[in-house]
Amino acid sequence: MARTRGAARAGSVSALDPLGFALDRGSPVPLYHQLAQQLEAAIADGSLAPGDLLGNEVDLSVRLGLSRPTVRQAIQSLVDKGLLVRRRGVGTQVVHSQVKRPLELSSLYDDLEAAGQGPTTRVVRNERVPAPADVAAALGVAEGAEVTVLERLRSTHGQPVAILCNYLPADLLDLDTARLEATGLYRMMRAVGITLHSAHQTVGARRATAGEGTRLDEQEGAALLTMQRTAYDDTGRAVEYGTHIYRASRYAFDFQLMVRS
Amino acid sequence: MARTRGAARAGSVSALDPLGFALDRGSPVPLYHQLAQQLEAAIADGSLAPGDLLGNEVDLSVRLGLSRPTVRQAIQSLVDKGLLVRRRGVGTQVVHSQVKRPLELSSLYDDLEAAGQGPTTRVVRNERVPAPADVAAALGVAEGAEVTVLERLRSTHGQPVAILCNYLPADLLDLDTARLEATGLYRMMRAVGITLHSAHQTVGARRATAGEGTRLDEQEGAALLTMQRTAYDDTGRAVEYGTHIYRASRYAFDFQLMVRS
DNA sequence: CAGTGGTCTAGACCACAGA
DNA sequence: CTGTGGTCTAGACCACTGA
Repeated sequence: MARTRGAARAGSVSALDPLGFALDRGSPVPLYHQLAQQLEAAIADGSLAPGDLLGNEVDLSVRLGLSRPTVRQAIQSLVDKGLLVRRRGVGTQVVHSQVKRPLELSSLYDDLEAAGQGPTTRVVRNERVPAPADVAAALGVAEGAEVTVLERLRSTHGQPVAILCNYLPADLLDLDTARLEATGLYRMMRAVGITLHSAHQTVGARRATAGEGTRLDEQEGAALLTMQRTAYDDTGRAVEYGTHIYRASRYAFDFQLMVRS
Repeated sequence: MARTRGAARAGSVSALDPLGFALDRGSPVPLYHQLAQQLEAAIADGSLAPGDLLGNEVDLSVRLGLSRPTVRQAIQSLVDKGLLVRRRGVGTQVVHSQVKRPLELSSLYDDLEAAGQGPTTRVVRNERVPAPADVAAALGVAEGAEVTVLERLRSTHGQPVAILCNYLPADLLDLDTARLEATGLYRMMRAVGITLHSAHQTVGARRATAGEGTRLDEQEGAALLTMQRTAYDDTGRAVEYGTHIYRASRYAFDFQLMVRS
């Protein structure tokens, strides 16, 4: 349990003395956020190494010319991101082994956003239909209410990777096929003020039917990854429900879980 | 966009006037947490219905005898949980459609914790070995360092469901096989002060080999769900790395994603 | 014991939403 | 315009850690 780092910084209690923090009070960006961003950058570029102590909050606030609650708010946001750890009686230090990418909803954003960015997405179907029972239940609308059904084929390097089938409440937004292929569903939703907030996913596996094999360029019986998702905006409204099928030989879900304390 | 609820409460701006909030200043539980718990309970039992406004924060703090920052801290924790939505200029309201279960790390906890609770887990292997290269890399220890290797067979209703293979740094804790089957890995980690914080997972699919088929009571070539995970404690230390194989016919991952703003 | 983060207060001004 | 949440301040005391 010997600590091999930390003692070498003679005369300096904190690891970030030499760092220049520039806070712009005229900026519309909140001070706590400016500080958080600069701390995060210092961690990213190695100025603050894993295990380094930040120095106590009171000193920090005095040196930065901020109040302690503001400094705490900045630190807290990084703690929430998993970059820092607080220990009462000890101090705040940089987490020992950073998790590279905090891409929580990555697969979700990928699925919704990606379009023409390397992976290409072809819209196979885009129409409005009365909601079947399962879709209506998932979206929380009346059975038979008008929903948009979207079917897309996702490819990378000219190879098909996935078949994506999505349903959205029809009154949510208009989905022009050309814009959809160019912009991506996620950005079109952002553009009309819909903020994705959470999603419920079920991931399973099964073997390909003959038809799926043909469309995905796989043998019948090949292993497929399946995913069903219902996505909600920040008011808790269901805004998307879909079933996705991926070629297991070319795709895997990769994600980060965080414990909600 | 007609609002069919809310106007009926004559003479009351807020939905929680009739609610009795009991704050105990002598309790070791922080005031903001007491308030958050009681608000959450009110939402859970329907006293606060989806869409209800909470009433403005200043009034609330006066009526509760708390400062506004304290009330805000309580509200913020529920916003983070996805139970409330804040809208500047409008107010704070209960989210429209609650997500039933916020079981973020469910599969992780299930995998680590479950033991004798319906699903049974038999420890097939439990020994200490020098870390192979891939395991050493995942756990952030030196290649050849001593690690505990754990292989378990998970069953429900007498049917095998999954083969779980895990590696842990050997100095982390002692894993008595009997206690492991009775208590579960997760609880044994809690008991020695390890707090799980985050995990990185990769989920894929493939077809079963002949040997896997035999052990899982499936045909050779059956669809399998595969999962690799590295779990970290709150200091960022890797505490577990494992490869799990599930029968796709009897198991699917079911989880909730939250956007980290 | 001294030092740290954890909690809390009582104000202040600003930015944005909606009538 | 009024009302809301968003941000910020300058203090205070407590609980825990580790020497």
